[in-house]
Amino acid sequence: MSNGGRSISVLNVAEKPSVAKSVATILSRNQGMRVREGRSRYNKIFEFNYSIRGQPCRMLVTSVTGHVMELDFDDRYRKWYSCDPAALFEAPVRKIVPQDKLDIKRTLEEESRRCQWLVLWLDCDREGENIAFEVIDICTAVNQRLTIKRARFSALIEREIHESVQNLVEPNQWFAHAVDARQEIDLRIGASFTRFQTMLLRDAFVIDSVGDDRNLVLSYGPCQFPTLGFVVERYWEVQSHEPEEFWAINCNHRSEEGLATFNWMRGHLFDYTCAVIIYEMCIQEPSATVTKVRQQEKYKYPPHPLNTIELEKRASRYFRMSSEHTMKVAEELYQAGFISYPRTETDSFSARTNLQAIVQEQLEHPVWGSYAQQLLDPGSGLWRNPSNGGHDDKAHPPIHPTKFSPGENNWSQDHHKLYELVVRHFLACVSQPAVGAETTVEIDIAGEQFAASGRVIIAKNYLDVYRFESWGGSVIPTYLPGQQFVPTTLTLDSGVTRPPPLLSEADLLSCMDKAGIGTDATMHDHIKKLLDRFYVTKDQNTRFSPTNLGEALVMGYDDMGYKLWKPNLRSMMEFDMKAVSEGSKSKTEVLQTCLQQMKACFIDARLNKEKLFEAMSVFFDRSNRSVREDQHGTGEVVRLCQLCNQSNMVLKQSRDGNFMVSCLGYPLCRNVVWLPGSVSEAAITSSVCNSCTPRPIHMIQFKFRRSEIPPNYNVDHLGCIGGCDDILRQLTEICGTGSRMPARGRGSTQSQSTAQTISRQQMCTNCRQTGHSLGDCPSVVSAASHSRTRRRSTHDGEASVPCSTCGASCTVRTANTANNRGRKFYSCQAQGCNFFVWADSLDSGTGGGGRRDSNGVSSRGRGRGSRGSTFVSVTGEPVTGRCFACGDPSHFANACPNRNA
DNA sequence: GCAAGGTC
Repeated sequence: MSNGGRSISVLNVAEKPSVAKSVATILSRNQGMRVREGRSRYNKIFEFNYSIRGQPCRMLVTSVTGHVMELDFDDRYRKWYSCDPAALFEAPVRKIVPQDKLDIKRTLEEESRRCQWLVLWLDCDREGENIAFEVIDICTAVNQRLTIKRARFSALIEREIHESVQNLVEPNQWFAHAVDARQEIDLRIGASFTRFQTMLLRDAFVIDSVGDDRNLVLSYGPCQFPTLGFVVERYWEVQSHEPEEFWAINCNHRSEEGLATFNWMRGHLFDYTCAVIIYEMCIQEPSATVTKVRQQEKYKYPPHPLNTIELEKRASRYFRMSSEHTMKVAEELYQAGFISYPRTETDSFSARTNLQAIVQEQLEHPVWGSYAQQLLDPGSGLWRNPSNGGHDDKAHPPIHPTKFSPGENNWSQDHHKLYELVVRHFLACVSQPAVGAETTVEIDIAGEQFAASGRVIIAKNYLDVYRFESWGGSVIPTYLPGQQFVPTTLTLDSGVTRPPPLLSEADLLSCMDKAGIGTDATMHDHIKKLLDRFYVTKDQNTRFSPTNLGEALVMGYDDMGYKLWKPNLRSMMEFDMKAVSEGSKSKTEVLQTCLQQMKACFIDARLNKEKLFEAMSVFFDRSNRSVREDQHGTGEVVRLCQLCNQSNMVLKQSRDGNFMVSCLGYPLCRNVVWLPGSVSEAAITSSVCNSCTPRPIHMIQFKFRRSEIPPNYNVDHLGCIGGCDDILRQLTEICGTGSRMPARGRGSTQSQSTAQTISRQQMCTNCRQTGHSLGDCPSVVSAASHSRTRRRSTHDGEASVPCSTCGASCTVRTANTANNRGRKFYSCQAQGCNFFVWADSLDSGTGGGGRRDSNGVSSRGRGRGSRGSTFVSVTGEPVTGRCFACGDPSHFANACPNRNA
């Protein structure tokens, strides 16, 4: 290695300026180091002398800022209308240095010209290895005689760095290839699908919810779409939840020492009769016997050391800060030297970290300084070595404070909050867990088991400093085994199951983390992208709902049968990338198979684009141009329009193949009857219906697609649209229609014509068909089991009754649970409001102010036998059951006026 | 105008 003692020049390149500085400081031992500017203002050059395995070296240490190059298509394919999007799966691509990286490139060129060696100090992960090859490409282009070496290090600490420079290795081509493949796949899939769906849908619909929709980009990406999928999936779960009533026996015992609440160990039962029988047994023999008293010491452990995802989740939970904003503030705190590098997967400290020194720095803080003092006092016993979260990216330590600050003048509230979180989290990590004494008492009443528990906190420990967490505890009276007592109350209470909550930002990050969508440094970007693209909205509680646009896109691909919105695609790609990085698959092989599959998928999606149209039509109006183009032929007359009484209604087929009978008075009259989606042919006959009026209403000869209707229906059918035809109605219900319903509530509807408003009033407000009203709607009466139908009917739901909790509107739906199958109920559509009421309880009420009172006990009591006077509590008071939510005995929880309070 | 990944 020696060249006769002559010094050689070595260009060292790190991934970011901070690493260049650390490496230079460590290697130079901070002696004789010179700093000079490079072409780029962020990336300085450090110079000093060093010796590698006896070879004297003039070391130049500089940096890049992440990737220097990006992948893009050749110019010919860059313009959106330059080619068929499918061609983007094969179009030539190349790596280019973007404008804002040109000065970094120039520094590398200039410095490498006069060096003999190039040592790569990029982060030791796949992306880092790929950046290393970008640097190699740039440097060897101007100096082909460079000797190229890779430094492998797992932490920026002295021993590691010195060891690594004395044991330089070869760069890992496999790692870099894995990233090359990832980049190319992301680009080709992203660009092709984005162009395809944007060009297809943007002009075809009035996407009024986004303001000016002319420049709208409907992007598709292998990370953003699965993220959207998580939001939509949960939203659907909430929408399709059908509340189910359940029953529980609760027992209270008040003594001189206080109150104990005993919970039924069966939890709750959905079978009312069964619950009543057990309850009656308890009431008849109400004496309770203590069967078990257990006392245990319990611990609540401090969190693991902080990594990026956890920082984002906690800042969202504790401060409602968006993950994107959190990372911006964290970056600023890092740049100013107050916290360590904020983009890290690592959640365990290396054994070599001097944790005490980090605590030491915080001693003078006015609020938590005294806690830090206690931590360092061996006598306090508060210290505990931090737990190991099991993740290590081998590049950065967990996020921790690096400099003391009582708060800086130029800090915003959020800087204060985030710094405080990082410090308190660190102090908590090196603290003992909280200790509690838990008492559990089990009793037996007539063979039924009940349990109560209480907790006393013995030592708060880390909870003293980690104010964001708490550990509730309540004291219960003392009980002895074998002791007997008579409960103060023993009640049969009702409750209803609730839907899961919408996804919070913390939930969403967890979903992404679990499925491997994005990296710690990019997850917040994907979430922000969904907001920027108008695919999702976030409410004040950081909970996400899809917009009509976001839901329509997912629905469209879902209806095609594609799981493009599921995380599987990314997981498969990730699996392949791993194979490439391990050398078990070649980059070419992975690119070839993956792109081939994705292209087939793309072609197929394009063939099935009607599914996207249909889904979009659920939420958005077709733009005028498209609608007119879409309906060809003037059609034959079926009847006189019963809405405007002026024009005829004619049979038409839309471009996407669906049949309808619509008024020729359009756009003044928008009366339309959509026919089942399973109709393949429809022709007007000269026969006239005998029962429907005003005559004549011509019968239509239908042909249905066999595969789309149940076996007990005929493919051929002579039908009538006047309202008498049950078969037509049933098939409409089963198959759905090709109808295009206007956007619901969220967007502006002010531009609708008067004619449309009038015609809407005469349609069924549930399914938008004419010929029947809401009460007779076939899709309400049946329990729709087909998920898409059900989803649609949810969206279709028109304001039917005002919600008595929040004043918004309720839609009518049908329960599909064991006890209430087929029973209609109204549920509130407002976000966050879970109000619902059974429709039959409204029917039986006297209307007006009497409605709410009749929701509960009385109407159900009539239905199932009188329940009101059967039970008597042990204290002699009559028990009729009570509301699970507020305790009021006048109603049950499903009718509770305060249930959302 | 399109992706996701680095980082400032």
